[in-house]
Amino acid sequence: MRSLQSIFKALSNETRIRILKLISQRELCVCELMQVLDMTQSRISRHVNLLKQAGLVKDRRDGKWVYYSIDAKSFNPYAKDILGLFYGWLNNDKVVKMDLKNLSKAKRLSETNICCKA
Amino acid sequence: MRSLQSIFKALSNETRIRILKLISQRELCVCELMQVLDMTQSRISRHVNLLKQAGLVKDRRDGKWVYYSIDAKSFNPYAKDILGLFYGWLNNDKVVKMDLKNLSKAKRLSETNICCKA
DNA sequence: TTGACATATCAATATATTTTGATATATTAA
DNA sequence: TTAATATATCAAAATATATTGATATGTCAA
Repeated sequence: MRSLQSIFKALSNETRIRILKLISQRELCVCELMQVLDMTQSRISRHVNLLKQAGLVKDRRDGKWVYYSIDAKSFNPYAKDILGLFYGWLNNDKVVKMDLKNLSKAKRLSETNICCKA
Repeated sequence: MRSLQSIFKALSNETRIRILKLISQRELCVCELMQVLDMTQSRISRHVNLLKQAGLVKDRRDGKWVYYSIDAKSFNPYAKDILGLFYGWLNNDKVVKMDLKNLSKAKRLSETNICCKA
């Protein structure tokens, strides 16, 4: 019950839905999400952490950066079920489309390691 | 986005998950849910209404009673996806099992129309 | 019509979640 | 070691959601 509820809680927030949609494109660091979503670092970090606790995403540290990606082998059995559907959802959503567009711009910055300025 | 979020919001609450699991057994009135869940009428009514607004359940009035059931032809396209998985979820959950057990007792009362005492 | 019953809604309070800004931790490079 | 960068965490304030008890609505039967 708790693990199912944690998935629903995690996805009951628009910011986290947007983050999960972005991460389902490719591995992303917090600073990339900051650029795309135009939100503060602490805000993104908190939301990404809730997705992680629900078992929807996992993280990997690479030097200064922490990369987040979809956790296909989640400890949470419900995560797999939901993620299976999630890929097919919101692909025509206005906000999501704009986010994906902005993600392609953010990409360049992270590649040159000029990621965050704050 | 909003319709997807409303599904997740609706199911981010344990009481509503329990209610949906009960309703997925058969059509139920608020007073039956009151007995099974041992919660006040206004509390049940509110939660059931949130499930309805999300498109997960529909209602039908029959005299004094309003019966709630799964909305298989929901206006909300995401409802179908989630409901499809939902039937397979929580079937071994301790709380859910107890609820289903209590539902079988509550059944008799509603059949004789001695439903609520409050 | 009145009274009883099932449900819905409302206003107030209680509780939970989100956001912000500040500070802490971890890593790297000078 | 120090400075810079990326991320995490914390406490306070803002916002949202849940619960309760009272009242309103709708239906039926006397």
